[in-house]
Order: sequence, then C-alpha cells, then structure tokens
Amino acid sequence: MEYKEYIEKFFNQGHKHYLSHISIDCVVFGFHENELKVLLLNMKNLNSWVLPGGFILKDEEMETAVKRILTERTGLTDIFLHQFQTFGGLSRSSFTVPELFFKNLQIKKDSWMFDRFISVGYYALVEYSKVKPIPDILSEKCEWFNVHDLPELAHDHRHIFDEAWQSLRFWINHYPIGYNLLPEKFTMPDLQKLYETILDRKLDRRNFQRKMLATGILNRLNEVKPGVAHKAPYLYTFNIAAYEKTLKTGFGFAL
Amino acid sequence: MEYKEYIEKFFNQGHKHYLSHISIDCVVFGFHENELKVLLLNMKNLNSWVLPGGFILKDEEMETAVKRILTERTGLTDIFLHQFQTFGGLSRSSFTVPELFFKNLQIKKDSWMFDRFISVGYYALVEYSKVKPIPDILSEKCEWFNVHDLPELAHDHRHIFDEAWQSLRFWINHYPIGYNLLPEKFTMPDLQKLYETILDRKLDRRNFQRKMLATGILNRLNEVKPGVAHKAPYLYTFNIAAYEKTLKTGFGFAL
DNA sequence: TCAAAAGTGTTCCCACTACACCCATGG
DNA sequence: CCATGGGTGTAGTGGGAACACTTTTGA
Repeated sequence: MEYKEYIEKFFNQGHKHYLSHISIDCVVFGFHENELKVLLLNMKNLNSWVLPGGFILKDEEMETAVKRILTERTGLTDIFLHQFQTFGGLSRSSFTVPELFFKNLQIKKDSWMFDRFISVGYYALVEYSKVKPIPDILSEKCEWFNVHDLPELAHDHRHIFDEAWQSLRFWINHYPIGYNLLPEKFTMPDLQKLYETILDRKLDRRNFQRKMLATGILNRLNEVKPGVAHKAPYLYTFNIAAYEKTLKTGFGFAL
Repeated sequence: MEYKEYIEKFFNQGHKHYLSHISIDCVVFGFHENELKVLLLNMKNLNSWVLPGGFILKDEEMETAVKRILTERTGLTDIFLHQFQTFGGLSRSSFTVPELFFKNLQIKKDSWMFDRFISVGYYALVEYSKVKPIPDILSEKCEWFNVHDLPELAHDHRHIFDEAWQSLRFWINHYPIGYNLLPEKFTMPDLQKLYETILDRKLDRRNFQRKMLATGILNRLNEVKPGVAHKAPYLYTFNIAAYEKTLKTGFGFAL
C-alpha cells in the first residue's frame, strides 16, 4: 500500500528533509467566466477543505519551495507569486485531526507534523484555463471555488484567505495585474471584469479604459474578438517590457 | 562565568525552548535631531553589527516574541510593530562565525543555532528619547545609527534594513505615522521633518500642514513651543481616537 | 530693526468623475 | 432593424502643487 507507506514516512521521517516548524500556505487565484476562483484541497478521510501548502526542504530557497508546491498542484511553472503575510499565532495548530485519520497507520506521537507551525502566506495569480488541479497525497480532491462561495476551511485558513484577498485588492491599486490571470489576448471588457471581480465593485467603463491605456502597459492589436454578438471589442496583449517596469515602480492611481 | 554558561546552554539546549529554523529580525526606527535612526547591536568578539533579533518560544505568539525581544533591547513596552517581509534565502546562513568565537566554549557541532533559519522581519517605531539601548548577552554594544551612515551589517541584514525602510516609506503614504516616533507634544515643523526624513525628500511646508490638518488626527494646543528663536510654532498632540481609526482604514493621499 | 521661521490664503492645473453619443453586429 | 454592447469625447469638480504675504520674536 503505497499511500500508507508514504504517509508514515512523511510523518515519521519528514523532519529529516524539511525545515520543522515552518509551513507555506498558498492562496491561488484564478479568473473564469467573470468569477474570481480559489484553489482548495479536500483532505482524505477528513472531508475538510484547506489551502494548498507544504514545507521547505532544508537546502531549498523558500520561494523555490512555493513554486515547487504550486507546480505540483497546478501543473504550471512560472507562476506569479506575492508573499503577503506570515502567520504565527499559537492557536493555528497545524494538524489536529481525529484519531480516525490514523487508523491503520503507525505514526509516532512526537511526529514533527504535530508541532507548532509558523506559516508563510503567498498568493498566486494563475491563468485558470491552463491549470490542471492535482490533489496531493493527503487529499482526494483539488478544486476551484468561487471566492463568494467558499466551503468552511480548516485551521485558520479562512483568515489566511481573507488577508490574501485584501492584500490583492490593495496591490492592484499600485501595481499592474492581469498578465498572469488572463489569456494572452484579451479584451478591455475582460480586463475590467477582472478588476471589478477582485475589487468587488462596478467601475466606469470609459474611465477604466482611459486609465488603463494611460499606463502604457497595453498593446491594442489590429484584431477584434471573433464570434461575439454586437460590436466586437478589440483584442489586447500586455506590453511586457512596460508591464515589468511598472511592476517594479508601481503607478499612483486608485480605482 | 555566567556568560560561558549561558552561551553553552543557549547553543546546546535552546532548541528545547525555542522554535528551530525560525528567527525574528527587527528594524527599530527612532527619530532624533532631525535624523532617522536605527538600533544596531555589536556582536561580542566579532565586531560585526547586526539587527536586533531573537527566537520564538514554543508556547509563545509570534508577535509576543517580537515585543519581548524589543522590550529587552529598548526597555519600552507597547511598541508599534509592522511585519513587513519574511526572508527565506538559502544564503542567509544565520550564524557562520569564526572559530575564534568559540574559544573556551563547549558547543555541539550540531547545535540548532547552526541550522538554517527563515527570518520574519518586523520594523518598529519608537520614541528615541525613551529608549535605553540594552545589549543582549551575545553583544557588547547597542547603539543608534543614522540611516544614512550605517556600518557594514552581517548576514543579509543590510538587505533586511533596506526592505524595512522601503516598506516604511510606502506605509506612510497610506497610514498615519508619528505617534510612536515623536514626543507627546510636538510642532508641525517637527512632524514635517519626520516625514521628510523618512521619505528622504523635501516637502512643501504649507501643503503639508493643510493635508495633515485635513486628516483630523491632530489636536492643536493653546500653547506654543517655548524657548525658540523667531516665531514660536504651535504645539500639537495626536487625536488618539482618530489616529487609531485611520490606522485601520487608511487615508488616500500621497505626499 | 531685521533676519529667520511660522501661520495662512489663492491660483492653477491635472486627474478623476459623471455623463451622452455614435458605431458595429447578430438575431 | 433594433437591441445590445463597445468605442470615444466632454464638461464639471475636487484635491494637490506652486507660490506670496503677513506675523512673531530673538539677536
């Protein structure tokens, strides 16, 4: 039984490979059908939902660990990451689970997994359509949820999610966004929907367009979106050079 | 020899009391004679300067640990704290020191202190005049430095400092500042100097005053600063209720 | 009495807001 | 041919930037 063996090794030997007391929790945002989505895992035997997360190998950069974890869950490489907060509460016990979980498993009572964890929170922005959600060994499901319709989350993960979303809302007032959330070609209404969804409020169509064009991070293509009713909107791509530059310097406007 | 005993116990037994692999580094800002200052420690026998820092007890909230550490270094309680970033680089080896340091000490080669550390960065804002800098057991000096004239810092502490200052500069565009950096009564020029020092640029005297008064976080007293040449400026205090409220909501202007 | 510092008010301008009109397309 | 959605222009406004004059006081 591969699962049993893996779990036992992970609980009983994991501290030899991973930094103890430190975990990573990720809030993975995607955008699909005008909805902001978050990737969640369902723990085996527990029926509880959690954020994707993991641990740092002893000889691994922290950010490399985050990318490794997210690549395992999404199949993507080159993911936009933002470290938004580190959670150090005492009450955020990492792994209190019913005995049920351990039926048939031989796990030491002093496993590193039962220790207290400080968790570094990252949010990630990914292109929904490219993600193939993959459960980890402890989970049986890995699914997208609308941010307005999340299930109950275990531990302090609801709090972590709230902080991530708030941080994202703050961020988009100062730095460009979208390159990692939209397909390569997109329309101005697409981009606006993305902003409206993240900010959770309506924006003026005309002012939005003017501001966005003023940033200089967009290229308007000589194409319009095919196969749509009514007037077809232009397609845009991001001007990567300008986009990257603005990611460093930021811009000043607020939506 | 108390020192020897303490150090040996700390290196050889510390992992029983503290979370391993996790440290805290603090950038303590003070304001004095129109200069922005930072508190640094000089390590015994090493003559290298470092940021004040420490570790988290196993049953201690992370923020409590930070406060404990800073109370030990400054004598202050109730310090303004802001967690600005967590550093997880591989190269930031926590404690690589010359053998010299360990002369006469019996320290195990596998001490937890030689492990790799992830460090949570906080900056603190304190009232310079109230601080009594106190070295820790590993240090022989604890001193203020002008931010423009820092000595070379060990490990990645220069990088941590740079990130802290940058974060502080960003912060003051969105949230009030000064309550923790200025004496209870201060003048508008004092407050402006503080802003100018943190932002590292000149601000217009008249526009600054108008904006500050517009925030509603200041009380003008019916007193002027005594014993100054030329026209005496009014004294102000912070309106704590409004200040605290704005700390939560933020304000929108940029300087 | 004068230099230096502080208090206050005014103008200008830009950027954000709130709107209205025209255009293109598929049903 | 018309309803729907997308592209563009404009007038109004509020806040920030730039700036000048007056007031106070010690040297």
